Amino acid sequence: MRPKDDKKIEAIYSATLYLNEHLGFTGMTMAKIAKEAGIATGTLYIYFKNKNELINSLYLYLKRQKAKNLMQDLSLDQPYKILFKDLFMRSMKNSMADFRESAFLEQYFRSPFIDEGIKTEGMQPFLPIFEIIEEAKKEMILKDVDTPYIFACMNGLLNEFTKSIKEDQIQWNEKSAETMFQMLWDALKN
Amino acid sequence: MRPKDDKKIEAIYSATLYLNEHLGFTGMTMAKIAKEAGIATGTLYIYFKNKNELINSLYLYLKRQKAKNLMQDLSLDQPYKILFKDLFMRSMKNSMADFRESAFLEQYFRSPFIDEGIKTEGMQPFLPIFEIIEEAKKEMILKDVDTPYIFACMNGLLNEFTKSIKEDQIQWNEKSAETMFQMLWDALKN
DNA sequence: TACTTAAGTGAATATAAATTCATTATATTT
DNA sequence: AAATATAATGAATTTATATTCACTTAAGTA
Repeated sequence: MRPKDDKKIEAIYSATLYLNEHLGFTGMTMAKIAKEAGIATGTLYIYFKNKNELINSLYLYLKRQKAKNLMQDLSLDQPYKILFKDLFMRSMKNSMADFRESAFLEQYFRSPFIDEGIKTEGMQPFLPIFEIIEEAKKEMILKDVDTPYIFACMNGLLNEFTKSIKEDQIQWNEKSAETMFQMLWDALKN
Repeated sequence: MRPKDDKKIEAIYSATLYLNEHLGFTGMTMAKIAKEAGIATGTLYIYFKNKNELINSLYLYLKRQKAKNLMQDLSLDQPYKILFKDLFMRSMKNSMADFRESAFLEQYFRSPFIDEGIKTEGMQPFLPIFEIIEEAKKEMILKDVDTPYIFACMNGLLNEFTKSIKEDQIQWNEKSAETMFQMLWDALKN
């Protein structure tokens, strides 16, 4: 029997991201996704039960990829400031490498399209970050505030800086990265 | 001749925000908006040429309202830290008063649905904020970084804190507001 | 090489939503 | 009070998109 072609899933994901960025949700039709991915409309339904499942699946895939990029080979035995700078740079670089991904995640993160279970599942890979924050608080490096404040602060700045760079209001280079991280660190540090 | 009913526009806006929050973009159909607003489908087209114009119009309306809430009766002759706290509190309170509005703005701000001209127009009312930032930088109160960094920082934290509160990860009270502002101020201050 | 099984196709179908329009209702004017 | 002009209606129409399915193609197997 003929096997499924793993490259097709990647092509479908990529096409979906592309269309989401350029045409927004309503422009992202199954027919266009198929065309962009270079396959027939019906083939989409071999790989994904329906549009909703495609979106949920892509969401989870991106979340996991993001977490992997963030934590792979992360060395925990360095001063916290350096560690957080590392996390900041990884996160920004990941967004820079493909704006489409963060645009997609941003748009769907709180939308009704993503099932609650998938949202929860997408959170799991990031739990280690929570632990790092907890420890840094214990050691009085970070402000003594509940972790959600820290987390919101990191996400808020990461998101907004990414968007500003995308819209050419801020540059992306060594120096600007330093500036951005300094602002973030001042917000977080004790 | 029979006049148009101004209250209908408000009802339409309100219905649109309601549906956007609960059903997302695709659930927000013209028929449902009409029903929720208590009018006939066709009546929508008397007030707005089409769905796109309705969304653009609501976007601009919310932007202007937000700017008004932010700056009305704002006293500029107080220490910058107090001034920024004032702006922070106004902005947060505005979001708290109606989550639907910030959800809508957040979702459509960078979407292809909002015409570029409308985006530009929606920016205008906020220009005074830029001036305040410029002055505070001159007086060495804020960090000596380009204004877009400051702006991004303010927006990023405001957005993310709002969302976290909505999802019950952060409380909204006097004390938490103080914590959030302290983080923002540390990020901005020189 | 023929056979089997699932992948792949894309036109046809079903479904859903935007928009129109013939008709009715109502506020204003003469 | 009749005339007029526009608001309001909602079923009918148009348009758009998701999904299906009868058929074709290709990979693996006997």
